[in-house]
Amino acid sequence: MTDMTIGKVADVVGVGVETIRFYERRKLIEQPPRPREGGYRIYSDATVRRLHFIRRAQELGFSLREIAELLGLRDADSNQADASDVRQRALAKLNDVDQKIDQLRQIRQGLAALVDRCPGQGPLQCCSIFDALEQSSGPDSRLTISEEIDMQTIRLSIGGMHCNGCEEIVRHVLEQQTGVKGCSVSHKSGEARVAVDESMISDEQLAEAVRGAGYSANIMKTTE
Amino acid sequence: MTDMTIGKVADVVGVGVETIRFYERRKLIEQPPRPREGGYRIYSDATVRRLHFIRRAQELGFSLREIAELLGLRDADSNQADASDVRQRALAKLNDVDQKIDQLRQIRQGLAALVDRCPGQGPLQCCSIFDALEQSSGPDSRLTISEEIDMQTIRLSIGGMHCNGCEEIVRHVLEQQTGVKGCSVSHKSGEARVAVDESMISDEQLAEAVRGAGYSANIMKTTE
DNA sequence: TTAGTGCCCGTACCACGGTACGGGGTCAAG
DNA sequence: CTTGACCCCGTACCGTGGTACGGGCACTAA
Repeated sequence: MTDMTIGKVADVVGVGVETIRFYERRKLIEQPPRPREGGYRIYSDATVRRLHFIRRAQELGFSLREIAELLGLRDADSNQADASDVRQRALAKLNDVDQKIDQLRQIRQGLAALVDRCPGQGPLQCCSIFDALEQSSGPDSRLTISEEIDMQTIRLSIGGMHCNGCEEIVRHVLEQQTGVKGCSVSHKSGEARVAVDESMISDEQLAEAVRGAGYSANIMKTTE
Repeated sequence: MTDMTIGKVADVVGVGVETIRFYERRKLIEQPPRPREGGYRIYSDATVRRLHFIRRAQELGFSLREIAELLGLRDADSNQADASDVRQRALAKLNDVDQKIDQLRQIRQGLAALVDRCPGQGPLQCCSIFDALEQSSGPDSRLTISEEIDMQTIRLSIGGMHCNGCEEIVRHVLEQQTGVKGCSVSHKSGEARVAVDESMISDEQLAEAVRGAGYSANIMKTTE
Protein backbone atom coordinates (compact mmCIF):
# COMPACT_ATOMS: atom_id res chain seq x y z
CA MET A 1 0.00 0.00 0.00
CA THR A 2 3.01 2.27 -0.28
CA ASP A 3 5.29 3.42 -3.03
CA MET A 4 2.51 4.86 -5.11
CA THR A 5 3.70 7.25 -7.74
CA ILE A 6 1.38 9.78 -9.23
CA GLY A 7 0.28 7.58 -12.13
CA LYS A 8 -0.83 4.78 -9.87
CA VAL A 9 -2.67 7.13 -7.60
CA ALA A 10 -4.39 8.72 -10.55
CA ASP A 11 -5.43 5.31 -11.71
CA VAL A 12 -6.80 4.25 -8.35
CA VAL A 13 -8.61 7.47 -7.64
CA GLY A 14 -9.87 7.73 -11.17
CA VAL A 15 -8.49 11.07 -12.21
CA GLY A 16 -5.76 12.23 -14.54
CA VAL A 17 -2.17 12.71 -13.49
CA GLU A 18 -2.32 16.36 -14.41
CA THR A 19 -5.38 16.75 -12.27
CA ILE A 20 -3.50 15.63 -9.18
CA ARG A 21 -0.76 18.11 -9.81
CA PHE A 22 -3.45 20.69 -10.40
CA TYR A 23 -4.94 19.95 -6.98
CA GLU A 24 -1.50 20.35 -5.53
CA ARG A 25 -1.20 23.80 -7.05
CA ARG A 26 -4.59 24.62 -5.67
CA LYS A 27 -3.43 23.60 -2.20
CA LEU A 28 -6.01 20.85 -1.94
CA ILE A 29 -3.26 18.39 -1.21
CA GLU A 30 0.28 18.92 -0.13
CA GLN A 31 3.16 17.99 -2.27
CA PRO A 32 4.06 14.52 -1.05
CA PRO A 33 7.58 13.70 0.04
CA ARG A 34 10.09 12.82 -2.59
CA PRO A 35 13.32 10.84 -2.16
CA ARG A 36 15.47 13.65 -3.47
CA GLU A 37 15.05 17.00 -5.13
CA GLY A 38 13.49 16.38 -8.49
CA GLY A 39 12.57 12.79 -7.74
CA TYR A 40 9.14 11.22 -8.08
CA ARG A 41 6.30 12.02 -5.76
CA ILE A 42 5.50 9.14 -3.43
CA TYR A 43 1.97 9.26 -2.15
CA SER A 44 0.86 8.18 1.27
CA ASP A 45 -2.32 6.37 1.96
CA ALA A 46 -3.67 9.43 3.67
CA THR A 47 -3.23 11.52 0.56
CA VAL A 48 -4.98 8.93 -1.55
CA ARG A 49 -7.93 9.07 0.84
CA ARG A 50 -7.81 12.81 0.65
CA LEU A 51 -8.12 12.54 -3.10
CA HIS A 52 -11.05 10.20 -2.75
CA PHE A 53 -12.61 12.77 -0.47
CA ILE A 54 -12.14 15.45 -3.09
CA ARG A 55 -13.73 13.34 -5.79
CA ARG A 56 -16.69 12.39 -3.65
CA ALA A 57 -17.28 15.93 -2.51
CA GLN A 58 -17.15 17.06 -6.10
CA GLU A 59 -19.73 14.50 -7.03
CA LEU A 60 -21.91 15.99 -4.34
CA GLY A 61 -21.65 19.36 -5.97
CA PHE A 62 -19.02 21.05 -3.85
CA SER A 63 -16.68 23.32 -5.73
CA LEU A 64 -12.94 23.00 -5.31
CA ARG A 65 -12.99 26.16 -3.25
CA GLU A 66 -15.54 24.72 -0.88
CA ILE A 67 -13.69 21.46 -0.70
CA ALA A 68 -10.55 23.34 0.21
CA GLU A 69 -12.48 24.93 3.06
CA LEU A 70 -13.78 21.60 4.26
CA LEU A 71 -10.32 20.14 4.20
CA GLY A 72 -9.02 23.24 5.89
CA LEU A 73 -11.48 22.68 8.70
CA ARG A 74 -10.10 19.27 9.25
CA ASP A 75 -6.49 20.26 8.95
CA ALA A 76 -6.90 22.86 11.65
CA ASP A 77 -9.09 20.56 13.67
CA SER A 78 -9.35 19.80 17.38
CA ASN A 79 -9.39 23.53 17.93
CA GLN A 80 -12.93 24.75 17.74
CA ALA A 81 -14.10 23.42 14.41
CA ASP A 82 -16.62 20.73 15.05
CA ALA A 83 -19.01 18.52 13.21
CA SER A 84 -21.79 21.07 13.29
CA ASP A 85 -19.74 23.29 11.05
CA VAL A 86 -19.42 20.59 8.46
CA ARG A 87 -23.06 19.76 8.82
CA GLN A 88 -23.93 23.39 8.22
CA ARG A 89 -22.03 23.37 4.99
CA ALA A 90 -23.66 20.20 3.84
CA LEU A 91 -27.06 21.69 4.63
CA ALA A 92 -26.21 24.86 2.77
CA LYS A 93 -25.18 22.81 -0.21
CA LEU A 94 -28.37 20.83 0.04
CA ASN A 95 -30.18 24.12 -0.16
CA ASP A 96 -28.20 25.16 -3.20
CA VAL A 97 -29.03 21.92 -4.88
CA ASP A 98 -32.71 22.30 -4.09
CA GLN A 99 -32.66 25.76 -5.60
CA LYS A 100 -30.94 24.52 -8.70
CA ILE A 101 -33.51 21.77 -9.04
CA ASP A 102 -36.29 24.31 -8.74
CA GLN A 103 -34.72 26.49 -11.37
CA LEU A 104 -34.38 23.57 -13.70
CA ARG A 105 -37.98 22.63 -13.08
CA GLN A 106 -39.06 26.10 -14.11
CA ILE A 107 -36.91 25.84 -17.20
CA ARG A 108 -38.43 22.47 -17.88
CA GLN A 109 -41.89 23.94 -17.65
CA GLY A 110 -41.02 26.72 -20.01
CA LEU A 111 -39.58 24.33 -22.52
CA ALA A 112 -42.47 21.95 -22.25
CA ALA A 113 -44.91 24.78 -22.84
CA LEU A 114 -42.96 25.84 -25.87
CA VAL A 115 -42.88 22.36 -27.31
CA ASP A 116 -46.57 21.95 -26.63
CA ARG A 117 -47.45 25.07 -28.47
CA CYS A 118 -45.27 24.31 -31.48
CA PRO A 119 -47.08 22.84 -34.46
CA GLY A 120 -44.10 20.61 -35.20
CA GLN A 121 -44.16 21.24 -38.88
CA GLY A 122 -44.61 23.90 -41.46
CA PRO A 123 -42.58 26.97 -42.15
CA LEU A 124 -40.74 28.78 -39.43
CA GLN A 125 -43.05 31.73 -39.68
CA CYS A 126 -45.73 29.59 -38.12
CA CYS A 127 -43.47 28.38 -35.35
CA SER A 128 -44.75 29.77 -32.13
CA ILE A 129 -41.46 29.15 -30.43
CA PHE A 130 -39.75 32.08 -32.03
CA ASP A 131 -42.65 34.33 -31.33
CA ALA A 132 -42.84 33.26 -27.73
CA LEU A 133 -39.17 33.85 -27.16
CA GLU A 134 -39.25 37.29 -28.66
CA GLN A 135 -41.70 38.45 -26.09
CA SER A 136 -40.29 40.33 -23.19
CA SER A 137 -37.99 38.33 -21.04
CA GLY A 138 -39.79 39.47 -17.95
CA PRO A 139 -38.25 42.11 -15.78
CA ASP A 140 -38.19 39.72 -12.87
CA SER A 141 -34.46 39.40 -12.96
CA ARG A 142 -31.87 42.07 -12.45
CA LEU A 143 -32.61 45.74 -12.11
CA THR A 144 -30.37 48.13 -13.91
CA ILE A 145 -29.32 51.38 -12.37
CA SER A 146 -30.50 54.04 -14.69
CA GLU A 147 -30.26 57.60 -13.62
CA GLU A 148 -30.43 59.29 -16.94
CA ILE A 149 -31.98 62.70 -17.24
CA ASP A 150 -33.93 62.54 -20.43
CA MET A 151 -34.34 58.81 -20.56
CA GLN A 152 -35.34 56.52 -17.79
CA THR A 153 -36.51 53.03 -17.37
CA ILE A 154 -39.85 53.18 -15.67
CA ARG A 155 -41.25 50.12 -14.04
CA LEU A 156 -44.96 49.62 -13.83
CA SER A 157 -46.81 47.09 -11.77
CA ILE A 158 -49.67 45.93 -13.94
CA GLY A 159 -52.69 43.94 -12.88
CA GLY A 160 -55.12 42.01 -15.02
CA MET A 161 -52.77 40.38 -17.45
CA HIS A 162 -53.40 36.69 -17.71
CA CYS A 163 -51.65 35.52 -20.86
CA ASN A 164 -49.25 36.39 -23.60
CA GLY A 165 -52.01 38.12 -25.45
CA CYS A 166 -52.41 40.56 -22.62
CA GLU A 167 -48.70 41.12 -22.67
CA GLU A 168 -48.94 41.91 -26.34
CA ILE A 169 -51.73 44.38 -25.85
CA VAL A 170 -49.96 46.19 -23.07
CA ARG A 171 -46.75 46.25 -25.02
CA HIS A 172 -48.54 47.66 -27.98
CA VAL A 173 -50.25 50.35 -25.93
CA LEU A 174 -47.00 51.38 -24.33
CA GLU A 175 -45.12 51.47 -27.58
CA GLN A 176 -47.76 53.76 -29.08
CA GLN A 177 -47.09 56.41 -26.50
CA THR A 178 -44.98 59.40 -27.41
CA GLY A 179 -41.51 59.20 -25.94
CA VAL A 180 -41.52 55.48 -25.40
CA LYS A 181 -38.33 54.03 -26.75
CA GLY A 182 -38.89 50.44 -25.84
CA CYS A 183 -40.49 48.22 -23.32
CA SER A 184 -40.70 44.75 -21.96
CA VAL A 185 -43.78 43.26 -20.38
CA SER A 186 -44.28 40.10 -18.36
CA HIS A 187 -47.66 38.82 -17.35
CA LYS A 188 -46.02 36.37 -15.01
CA SER A 189 -44.44 38.98 -12.82
CA GLY A 190 -47.09 41.55 -13.64
CA GLU A 191 -44.46 44.07 -14.52
CA ALA A 192 -43.53 46.26 -17.39
CA ARG A 193 -40.23 47.95 -17.91
CA VAL A 194 -40.37 50.96 -20.14
CA ALA A 195 -37.57 53.00 -21.59
CA VAL A 196 -38.93 56.46 -21.94
CA ASP A 197 -37.92 60.00 -22.63
CA GLU A 198 -39.33 61.67 -19.55
CA SER A 199 -39.44 65.04 -21.15
CA MET A 200 -42.10 63.72 -23.48
CA ILE A 201 -44.32 61.69 -21.23
CA SER A 202 -44.75 61.20 -17.51
CA ASP A 203 -44.90 57.93 -15.71
CA GLU A 204 -48.44 58.71 -14.66
CA GLN A 205 -49.45 59.25 -18.28
CA LEU A 206 -47.97 55.89 -19.08
CA ALA A 207 -49.88 54.21 -16.29
CA GLU A 208 -53.02 55.95 -17.44
CA ALA A 209 -52.55 54.63 -20.97
CA VAL A 210 -52.31 51.12 -19.63
CA ARG A 211 -55.43 51.64 -17.54
CA GLY A 212 -57.16 52.80 -20.68
CA ALA A 213 -56.56 49.36 -22.12
CA GLY A 214 -58.36 47.75 -19.23
CA TYR A 215 -55.56 46.89 -16.87
CA SER A 216 -54.52 48.29 -13.57
CA ALA A 217 -51.19 50.07 -13.41
CA ASN A 218 -49.04 51.45 -10.66
CA ILE A 219 -45.70 53.12 -10.85
CA MET A 220 -42.89 51.29 -9.16
CA LYS A 221 -40.02 53.25 -7.73
CA THR A 222 -37.08 52.83 -10.09
CA THR A 223 -34.67 53.32 -7.26
CA GLU A 224 -35.66 50.03 -5.80
CA MET B 1 -39.56 53.27 -30.64
CA THR B 2 -36.54 54.26 -32.69
CA ASP B 3 -33.27 55.98 -32.00
CA MET B 4 -32.22 53.55 -29.36
CA THR B 5 -28.55 53.67 -28.61
CA ILE B 6 -26.83 50.76 -27.01
CA GLY B 7 -27.33 51.94 -23.45
CA LYS B 8 -31.07 52.23 -23.82
CA VAL B 9 -31.30 48.87 -25.45
CA ALA B 10 -29.23 47.33 -22.69
CA ASP B 11 -31.55 48.87 -20.16
CA VAL B 12 -34.68 47.64 -21.84
CA VAL B 13 -33.43 44.16 -22.48
CA GLY B 14 -31.84 43.91 -19.09
CA VAL B 15 -28.23 43.21 -19.99
CA GLY B 16 -25.02 45.16 -19.89
CA VAL B 17 -23.79 47.33 -22.70
CA GLU B 18 -20.67 45.25 -23.04
CA THR B 19 -22.79 42.17 -23.30
CA ILE B 20 -24.53 43.49 -26.39
CA ARG B 21 -21.24 44.22 -28.05
CA PHE B 22 -20.12 40.78 -27.00
CA TYR B 23 -23.13 39.24 -28.73
CA GLU B 24 -22.24 41.23 -31.79
CA ARG B 25 -18.75 39.76 -31.78
CA ARG B 26 -20.27 36.33 -31.38
CA LYS B 27 -22.43 36.95 -34.43
CA LEU B 28 -25.65 36.61 -32.48
CA ILE B 29 -26.72 39.99 -33.74
CA GLU B 30 -25.49 42.07 -36.57
CA GLN B 31 -23.85 45.38 -36.05
CA PRO B 32 -26.69 47.85 -36.40
CA PRO B 33 -26.43 50.74 -38.84
CA ARG B 34 -24.61 53.84 -37.77
CA PRO B 35 -25.00 57.35 -39.13
CA ARG B 36 -21.33 57.60 -40.06
CA GLU B 37 -18.16 55.65 -39.49
CA GLY B 38 -17.42 55.74 -35.80
CA GLY B 39 -20.85 57.02 -34.86
CA TYR B 40 -23.23 55.48 -32.36
CA ARG B 41 -25.07 52.23 -33.03
CA ILE B 42 -28.77 52.80 -33.59
CA TYR B 43 -30.80 49.73 -32.83
CA SER B 44 -33.91 48.71 -34.67
CA ASP B 45 -36.92 47.21 -33.04
CA ALA B 46 -36.13 43.90 -34.68
CA THR B 47 -32.73 43.75 -33.07
CA VAL B 48 -34.20 44.53 -29.69
CA ARG B 49 -36.59 41.62 -30.14
CA ARG B 50 -33.69 39.47 -31.19
CA LEU B 51 -31.97 40.34 -27.95
CA HIS B 52 -35.09 39.46 -26.01
CA PHE B 53 -35.06 36.16 -27.81
CA ILE B 54 -31.49 35.55 -26.77
CA ARG B 55 -32.22 36.30 -23.15
CA ARG B 56 -35.29 34.13 -23.06
CA ALA B 57 -33.55 31.24 -24.74
CA GLN B 58 -30.73 31.56 -22.26
CA GLU B 59 -33.16 31.42 -19.41
CA LEU B 60 -34.43 28.21 -20.91
CA GLY B 61 -30.97 26.75 -20.74
CA PHE B 62 -29.77 27.18 -24.30
CA SER B 63 -26.12 28.05 -24.67
CA LEU B 64 -25.05 30.93 -26.84
CA ARG B 65 -23.84 28.45 -29.43
CA GLU B 66 -27.25 26.80 -29.57
CA ILE B 67 -28.98 30.13 -29.70
CA ALA B 68 -26.82 31.11 -32.62
CA GLU B 69 -27.96 27.97 -34.38
CA LEU B 70 -31.59 28.71 -33.69
CA LEU B 71 -31.21 32.22 -35.00
CA GLY B 72 -29.33 30.89 -37.97
CA LEU B 73 -32.24 28.66 -38.77
CA ARG B 74 -34.49 31.61 -38.91
CA ASP B 75 -32.15 33.84 -40.81
CA ALA B 76 -31.82 31.26 -43.55
CA ASP B 77 -35.51 30.45 -43.34
CA SER B 78 -38.14 29.79 -45.95
CA ASN B 79 -35.72 27.39 -47.51
CA GLN B 80 -36.15 24.01 -45.95
CA ALA B 81 -35.81 24.73 -42.25
CA ASP B 82 -39.18 24.27 -40.67
CA ALA B 83 -40.77 24.29 -37.31
CA SER B 84 -40.06 20.63 -36.68
CA ASP B 85 -36.39 21.42 -36.58
CA VAL B 86 -36.89 23.98 -33.87
CA ARG B 87 -39.17 21.62 -32.04
CA GLN B 88 -36.52 18.93 -32.15
CA ARG B 89 -34.03 21.21 -30.54
CA ALA B 90 -36.43 22.21 -27.83
CA LEU B 91 -37.15 18.56 -27.14
CA ALA B 92 -33.46 17.75 -27.00
CA LYS B 93 -32.96 20.55 -24.55
CA LEU B 94 -35.88 19.29 -22.51
CA ASN B 95 -34.10 15.98 -22.34
CA ASP B 96 -30.89 17.66 -21.20
CA VAL B 97 -32.75 19.45 -18.50
CA ASP B 98 -34.40 16.26 -17.31
CA GLN B 99 -31.02 14.60 -17.09
CA LYS B 100 -29.60 17.47 -15.14
CA ILE B 101 -32.52 17.32 -12.75
CA ASP B 102 -31.95 13.62 -12.24
CA GLN B 103 -28.30 14.18 -11.53
CA LEU B 104 -29.12 16.87 -9.04
CA ARG B 105 -31.63 14.59 -7.39
CA GLN B 106 -28.95 11.98 -6.91
CA ILE B 107 -26.66 14.58 -5.48
CA ARG B 108 -29.45 15.69 -3.22
CA GLN B 109 -29.91 12.17 -1.97
CA GLY B 110 -26.23 11.80 -1.26
CA LEU B 111 -26.12 15.06 0.63
CA ALA B 112 -29.25 14.28 2.58
CA ALA B 113 -27.83 10.93 3.61
CA LEU B 114 -24.67 12.62 4.73
CA VAL B 115 -26.50 15.20 6.76
CA ASP B 116 -28.66 12.54 8.29
CA ARG B 117 -25.73 10.54 9.42
CA CYS B 118 -23.87 13.46 10.89
CA PRO B 119 -24.15 13.90 14.65
CA GLY B 120 -24.20 17.66 14.24
CA GLN B 121 -21.87 18.32 17.09
CA GLY B 122 -18.74 17.12 18.71
CA PRO B 123 -15.23 16.98 17.38
CA LEU B 124 -14.54 16.46 13.74
CA GLN B 125 -13.14 13.05 14.40
CA CYS B 126 -16.64 11.87 15.12
CA CYS B 127 -18.05 13.47 12.02
CA SER B 128 -19.24 10.77 9.74
CA ILE B 129 -19.20 13.07 6.79
CA PHE B 130 -15.49 13.07 6.43
CA ASP B 131 -15.33 9.35 6.82
CA ALA B 132 -18.03 8.77 4.32
CA LEU B 133 -16.37 10.97 1.77
CA GLU B 134 -13.05 9.30 2.19
CA GLN B 135 -14.48 6.00 1.18
CA SER B 136 -13.93 5.02 -2.36
CA SER B 137 -15.61 7.23 -4.84
CA GLY B 138 -16.96 4.25 -6.65
CA PRO B 139 -15.31 3.09 -9.81
CA ASP B 140 -18.53 3.59 -11.64
CA SER B 141 -17.30 6.57 -13.53
CA ARG B 142 -14.46 6.71 -16.00
CA LEU B 143 -12.12 3.86 -16.73
CA THR B 144 -8.49 4.64 -17.07
CA ILE B 145 -6.33 2.97 -19.63
CA SER B 146 -3.63 1.20 -17.73
CA GLU B 147 -1.34 -1.03 -19.62
CA GLU B 148 1.54 -1.14 -17.28
CA ILE B 149 3.64 -4.25 -16.98
CA ASP B 150 4.33 -4.61 -13.30
CA MET B 151 1.39 -2.64 -12.05
CA GLN B 152 -2.14 -2.86 -13.15
CA THR B 153 -5.47 -1.74 -12.00
CA ILE B 154 -7.57 -4.82 -11.60
CA ARG B 155 -11.30 -4.48 -11.43
CA LEU B 156 -13.32 -6.96 -9.46
CA SER B 157 -17.02 -7.44 -9.52
CA ILE B 158 -18.02 -8.14 -5.96
CA GLY B 159 -21.31 -9.47 -4.73
CA GLY B 160 -22.73 -9.42 -1.23
CA MET B 161 -21.78 -5.91 -0.17
CA HIS B 162 -24.71 -4.06 1.29
CA CYS B 163 -23.29 -1.10 3.11
CA ASN B 164 -20.27 1.00 3.81
CA GLY B 165 -19.18 -1.48 6.44
CA CYS B 166 -18.91 -4.16 3.78
CA GLU B 167 -16.93 -1.77 1.67
CA GLU B 168 -14.59 -1.24 4.55
CA ILE B 169 -14.11 -4.95 5.11
CA VAL B 170 -13.39 -5.63 1.49
CA ARG B 171 -11.05 -2.71 1.29
CA HIS B 172 -9.22 -3.95 4.36
CA VAL B 173 -8.92 -7.46 2.97
CA LEU B 174 -7.58 -6.22 -0.32
CA GLU B 175 -5.10 -3.88 1.27
CA GLN B 176 -3.73 -6.72 3.38
CA GLN B 177 -2.72 -8.66 0.31
CA THR B 178 0.89 -8.62 -0.81
CA GLY B 179 1.45 -6.47 -3.82
CA VAL B 180 -1.66 -4.38 -3.38
CA LYS B 181 -0.77 -0.74 -3.73
CA GLY B 182 -4.17 0.73 -3.33
CA CYS B 183 -7.80 0.10 -3.91
CA SER B 184 -11.18 1.65 -4.06
CA VAL B 185 -14.40 -0.20 -3.32
CA SER B 186 -18.00 0.70 -3.94
CA HIS B 187 -20.90 -1.29 -2.61
CA LYS B 188 -23.23 0.66 -4.82
CA SER B 189 -21.71 -0.46 -8.06
CA GLY B 190 -20.46 -3.73 -6.58
CA GLU B 191 -17.00 -3.04 -7.91
CA ALA B 192 -13.50 -2.79 -6.60
CA ARG B 193 -10.60 -1.23 -8.38
CA VAL B 194 -7.25 -2.47 -7.19
CA ALA B 195 -3.81 -1.18 -8.02
CA VAL B 196 -1.54 -4.16 -7.77
CA ASP B 197 1.92 -5.38 -8.62
CA GLU B 198 1.05 -8.38 -10.70
CA SER B 199 4.40 -10.03 -10.14
CA MET B 200 3.43 -10.43 -6.52
CA ILE B 201 -0.18 -11.51 -6.64
CA SER B 202 -2.56 -12.70 -9.30
CA ASP B 203 -6.01 -11.38 -9.92
CA GLU B 204 -7.43 -14.77 -9.03
CA GLN B 205 -5.64 -14.69 -5.69
CA LEU B 206 -7.19 -11.31 -5.08
CA ALA B 207 -10.64 -12.57 -5.90
CA GLU B 208 -10.05 -15.56 -3.64
CA ALA B 209 -9.09 -13.30 -0.77
CA VAL B 210 -12.34 -11.41 -1.16
CA ARG B 211 -14.30 -14.66 -1.26
CA GLY B 212 -12.55 -15.64 1.95
CA ALA B 213 -14.22 -12.66 3.57
CA GLY B 214 -17.62 -13.94 2.58
CA TYR B 215 -18.29 -12.10 -0.63
CA SER B 216 -18.43 -13.23 -4.21
CA ALA B 217 -15.78 -11.90 -6.54
CA ASN B 218 -15.19 -12.06 -10.25
CA ILE B 219 -12.42 -10.57 -12.28
CA MET B 220 -13.48 -7.93 -14.74
CA LYS B 221 -11.46 -7.46 -17.85
CA THR B 222 -9.42 -4.33 -17.44
CA THR B 223 -9.50 -3.75 -21.14
CA GLU B 224 -13.14 -3.07 -21.02
C1' DT C 1 24.57 0.73 -19.97
C1' DT C 2 20.99 1.53 -22.53
C1' DA C 3 16.29 1.59 -23.87
C1' DG C 4 11.81 2.59 -22.57
C1' DT C 5 8.54 4.39 -19.66
C1' DG C 6 7.14 7.51 -16.45
C1' DC C 7 7.52 11.70 -14.11
C1' DC C 8 9.43 16.58 -13.60
C1' DC C 9 8.32 21.64 -14.39
C1' DG C 10 6.54 25.74 -16.38
C1' DT C 11 3.58 27.59 -19.32
C1' DA C 12 -0.10 27.89 -22.41
C1' DC C 13 -4.51 26.71 -23.68
C1' DC C 14 -9.66 24.98 -23.70
C1' DA C 15 -14.89 26.24 -23.10
C1' DC C 16 -18.21 29.41 -21.06
C1' DG C 17 -20.29 33.93 -20.64
C1' DG C 18 -19.19 37.63 -19.90
C1' DT C 19 -16.57 42.08 -17.36
C1' DA C 20 -13.08 45.70 -17.14
C1' DC C 21 -9.97 49.20 -18.79
C1' DG C 22 -8.19 53.08 -21.09
C1' DG C 23 -7.65 56.54 -24.47
C1' DG C 24 -10.17 58.55 -27.51
C1' DG C 25 -14.55 60.24 -30.46
C1' DT C 26 -19.77 61.72 -30.47
C1' DC C 27 -23.60 64.03 -29.22
C1' DA C 28 -26.88 67.19 -27.10
C1' DA C 29 -27.98 70.68 -23.72
C1' DG C 30 -26.87 74.93 -21.86
C1' DC D 1 -18.44 76.24 -27.80
C1' DT D 2 -17.83 73.97 -23.82
C1' DT D 3 -19.13 70.44 -20.73
C1' DG D 4 -20.59 66.08 -19.41
C1' DA D 5 -22.63 61.88 -20.49
C1' DC D 6 -22.40 58.47 -23.53
C1' DC D 7 -20.28 55.49 -26.87
C1' DC D 8 -16.21 53.79 -29.77
C1' DC D 9 -12.50 50.09 -30.19
C1' DG D 10 -9.16 46.75 -28.98
C1' DT D 11 -7.44 44.05 -25.72
C1' DA D 12 -6.95 41.90 -21.40
C1' DC D 13 -8.92 39.70 -17.69
C1' DC D 14 -12.37 36.97 -14.51
C1' DG D 15 -13.72 32.16 -12.41
C1' DT D 16 -14.30 27.20 -13.06
C1' DG D 17 -12.00 22.78 -13.67
C1' DG D 18 -9.13 21.13 -15.78
C1' DT D 19 -5.99 19.51 -20.43
C1' DA D 20 -1.96 19.85 -23.48
C1' DC D 21 2.81 20.49 -24.69
C1' DG D 22 7.62 20.04 -24.75
C1' DG D 23 12.27 19.60 -23.15
C1' DG D 24 14.53 17.29 -19.78
C1' DC D 25 15.38 14.04 -15.62
C1' DA D 26 14.29 9.53 -12.79
C1' DC D 27 13.80 5.00 -12.64
C1' DT D 28 13.95 0.09 -13.85
C1' DA D 29 14.41 -4.15 -16.42
C1' DA D 30 17.13 -6.42 -19.61
